[in-house]
Amino acid sequence: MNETKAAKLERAGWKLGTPEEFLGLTEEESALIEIKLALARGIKERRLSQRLTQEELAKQLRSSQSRIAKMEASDATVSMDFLVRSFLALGATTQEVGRVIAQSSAVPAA
Amino acid sequence: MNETKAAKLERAGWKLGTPEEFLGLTEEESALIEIKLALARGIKERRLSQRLTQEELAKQLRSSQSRIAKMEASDATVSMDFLVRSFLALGATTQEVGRVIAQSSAVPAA
DNA sequence: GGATGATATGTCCAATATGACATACACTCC
DNA sequence: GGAGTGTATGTCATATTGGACATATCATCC
Repeated sequence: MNETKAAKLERAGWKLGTPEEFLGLTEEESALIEIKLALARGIKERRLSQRLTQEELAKQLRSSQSRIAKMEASDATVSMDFLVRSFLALGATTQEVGRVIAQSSAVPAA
Repeated sequence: MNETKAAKLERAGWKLGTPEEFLGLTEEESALIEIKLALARGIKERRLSQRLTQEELAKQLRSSQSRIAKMEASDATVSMDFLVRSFLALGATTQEVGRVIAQSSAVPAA
């Protein structure tokens, strides 16, 4: 990994510098970010496994390719509503959505 | 029950009449609504069990009492982001958030 | 039946998220 | 190296969501 997690998030528009540094984020703030990252990953996975293009998924959601790209890149302007709607549109059940969120904070092996 | 589920949702601002009736909502649409309802219930439960007023919770979230009331009433103008932030602020873990969402579509005993 | 405290509902306008579009980038094939 | 296909990124205008405030409703107590 040649880019820190914080750097990736900042590139995606998350304001980490203010008012507390990454490690200083409150529990809720970082948990929410983790949830969104997990959903974004899950969406991309599902989309690819169904061999859909961003364009095709966008059409299903009456959205646009650029918005899907931003969603998968965890852009800060993408709402949780949109993430969940997308996940469901890709055929996920609420159980699956719940599972992805529940596991979002699981610490990956270093 | 003297008020139908559809009536409650419409009162909360969900547009059910258009373009499909309640029972005609797509899977995703109704799943998303169920998720929000479940989160709202969970939030109210947690708040009450901690003996917090809406005013106090609002302060924690830098929001306002009216917004909390609307959230607990599943008002259509309340985002999922706000629901999840609130749930987390009340001390819930991502595991709990995930569990509530996963169970949101469980059919209750009639 | 007034006072107090908590919650609900409605309306402002400010902030944020959205779809659309243009365009840049990356990859493959020829 | 051009064409074709898919993805990333930036910017608009419009729509949705936000906090704040006023006011209404509802209990409970005296």
